Amino acid sequence: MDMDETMSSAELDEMIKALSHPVRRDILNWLKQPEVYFADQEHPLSIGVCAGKIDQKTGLSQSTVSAHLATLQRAGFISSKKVGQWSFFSRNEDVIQHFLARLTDQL
Amino acid sequence: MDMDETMSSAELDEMIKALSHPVRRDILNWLKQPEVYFADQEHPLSIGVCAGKIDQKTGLSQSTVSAHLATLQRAGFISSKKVGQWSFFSRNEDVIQHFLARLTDQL
DNA sequence: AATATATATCGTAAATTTTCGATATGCAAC
DNA sequence: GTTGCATATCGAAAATTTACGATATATATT
Repeated sequence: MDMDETMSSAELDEMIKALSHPVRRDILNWLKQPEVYFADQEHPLSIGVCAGKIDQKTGLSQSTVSAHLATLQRAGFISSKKVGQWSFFSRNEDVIQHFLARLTDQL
Repeated sequence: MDMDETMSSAELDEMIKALSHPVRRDILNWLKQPEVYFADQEHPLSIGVCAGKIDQKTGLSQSTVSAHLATLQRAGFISSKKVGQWSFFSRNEDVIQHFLARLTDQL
């Protein structure tokens, strides 16, 4: 009954590639403590962090950051919730933990 | 007195990039159990695994594999010992463990 | 010395990734 | 419905990575 929650090697590959860009690791880190890095957000941080705020922090263009966020999301590290015209991003802690466990024993 | 054995963020970046290619992860894995994957090696496996044996296993060209091995070595994951005309590669288990620990709390 | 073998390095072509500006889409306010 | 704002997607240029064959280097054998 699919109790086994192991990721395929293709998924692992996608995840490692997602981590292989410093800006994407930065984003993941910022999302770890939104109250530290995004204290100025009007909307409650509990929903997640607004894409625009992340754009600002990176200094990269809106479209580039949008692509980075999509990469992180495809890898499963983050999710987005759409509220009105905004997208709010937050970490999937379980996926991250699972990834680390998998990497630890596959490496 | 430099008790702190923490890697810089540039080093971490180099290490993650080194892992971001499936062939390099394969190599690291093969080197984990040389007796399983390189049972046919004439020289004692305790010295490490001969570059040529790794070439064969990947199916890639000699020069390409040499470059992959250099990448893994620059990242610190493996070391090489030169004996005669051969280069023998082996894992740096301590570095790998240290990397995993660092990644686990930085991610 | 000449030859053979193992590996590293060089130059380069192909593939992939990163980035941007422009545009499209979707929602909100007027 | 038009205007404004937030985000996603598109198309293309630039940068980086991967791969190869050719060559260099170094050791071993004859």
